[in-house]
Amino acid sequence: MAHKPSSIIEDYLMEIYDMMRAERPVIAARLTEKMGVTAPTVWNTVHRMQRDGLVDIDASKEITLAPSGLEAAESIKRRHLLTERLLVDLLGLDWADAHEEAHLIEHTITPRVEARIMAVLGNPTTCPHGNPFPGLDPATRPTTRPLATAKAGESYEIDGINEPAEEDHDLMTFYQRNGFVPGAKVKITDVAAYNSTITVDINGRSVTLGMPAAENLRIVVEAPAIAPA
Amino acid sequence: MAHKPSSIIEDYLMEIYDMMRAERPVIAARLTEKMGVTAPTVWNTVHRMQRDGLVDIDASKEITLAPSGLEAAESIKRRHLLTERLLVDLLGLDWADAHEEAHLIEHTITPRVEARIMAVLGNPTTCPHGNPFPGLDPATRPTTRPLATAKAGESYEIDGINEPAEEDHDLMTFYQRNGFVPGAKVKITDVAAYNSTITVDINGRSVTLGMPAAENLRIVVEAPAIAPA
DNA sequence: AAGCAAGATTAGCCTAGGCTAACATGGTAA
DNA sequence: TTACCATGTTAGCCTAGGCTAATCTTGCTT
Repeated sequence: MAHKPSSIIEDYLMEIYDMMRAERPVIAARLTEKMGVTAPTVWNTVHRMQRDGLVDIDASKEITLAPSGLEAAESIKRRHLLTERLLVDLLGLDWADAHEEAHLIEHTITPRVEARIMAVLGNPTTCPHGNPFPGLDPATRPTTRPLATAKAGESYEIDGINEPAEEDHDLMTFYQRNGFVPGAKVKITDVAAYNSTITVDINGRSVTLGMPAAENLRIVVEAPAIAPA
Repeated sequence: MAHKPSSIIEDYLMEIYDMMRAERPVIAARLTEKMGVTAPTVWNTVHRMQRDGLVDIDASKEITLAPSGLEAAESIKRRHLLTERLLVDLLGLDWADAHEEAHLIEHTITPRVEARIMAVLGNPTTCPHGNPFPGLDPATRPTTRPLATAKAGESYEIDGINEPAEEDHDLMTFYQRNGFVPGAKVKITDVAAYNSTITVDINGRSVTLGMPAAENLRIVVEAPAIAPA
């Protein structure tokens, strides 16, 4: 456990955690793209993390979270999601700005403050963009798939925005302005594969989404087997 | 103006700001005590601040805030006080813990989030411990003096806790448990100079304070000339 | 088999922010 | 006067987290 990782290390941990959860292979090159620093810097940092027992690096250079790294990753992920909720639900910050601002604040949330936010918000289970807290029983989560794979004529409920898309501020603003938020209902009116667009009715208006926007919107396919705690 | 100072530099700026406002001479040795680092480290850091135009150092080694340093100091001070209010008023965090937690979070509050907190809290003018935001018209503040100088038999209202005392967690807990919070009413029942104690009635109970506790509690001597904005 | 692209790695340098050890300076008290 | 104390200062070292430039490795694809 040692002492708390630095903000930088927490950023790496959360990114590795997200990539692992999305079942994308975690290699230094992928982190280089995400972290906005150069390859030697990532290499250095990841090896410090290995030295400190946070990650393992196998023979094929794949990076995985060690037990203490997983624990730290879940902690920072939880604080991130909770900070987003604080910003949106309590402070009324713009839904599209929350991710960015939470990314700054999350590192400074102690267990004491985390407990207070949890209590005041009534133990939320997802962030404002629909992404679940770590450690939740998957049975309490709906089955989802990307809006991009939806069939024309069907109606769906929005589950949430994929994690990587939260970083794209313009895309988030597009979602927000058109009402693509968790819980919203959409009806697919046209799937134009040849054009890589999909058109839906939402809030009584017709909106056409391109591929990236449709790939990163999750729709509910099946309600959760068990009611969320 | 350049770019945002680091958390460390913001800490120095706020400390220098507080010392200047308390009209205590700001020299490196005083900062060394407050910052919890060694003298050469302070020396180094203060000279970096001078290089960056944040402070001036005169021939007698006295440190003063340069214009851009003052601006940055007022900004971080404001964010500190506002974060304390957020923690106490919105999240219900312990009054005695707020200073410590705010000290971590304050550096990550952007103007965007600062504006939201301000709006949600209805433009507060003091922190939960009674200390006013920078830049307020002094005429809107009551005249105060330390409880230690109060006369037996008189009744007063608590204005607040002196800034340096906010760092003393045990003392803050003592204040909190006994109800010495801004707005509370006290009646001085005994001033025992020979014993360095002062005894007051508060909330129907009798409490005896030692010198440090009585020095750091401000009482209202005269109401503000103008109603606070 | 040759070549290219992706990825990993090494060497060398930088700044901020820490440290210890040693020394310099100036004023006050014995 | 001397000695001490507070304060400032220099030198030298360290880690985290950055960088550039150059090189090595490996797995495809032609």
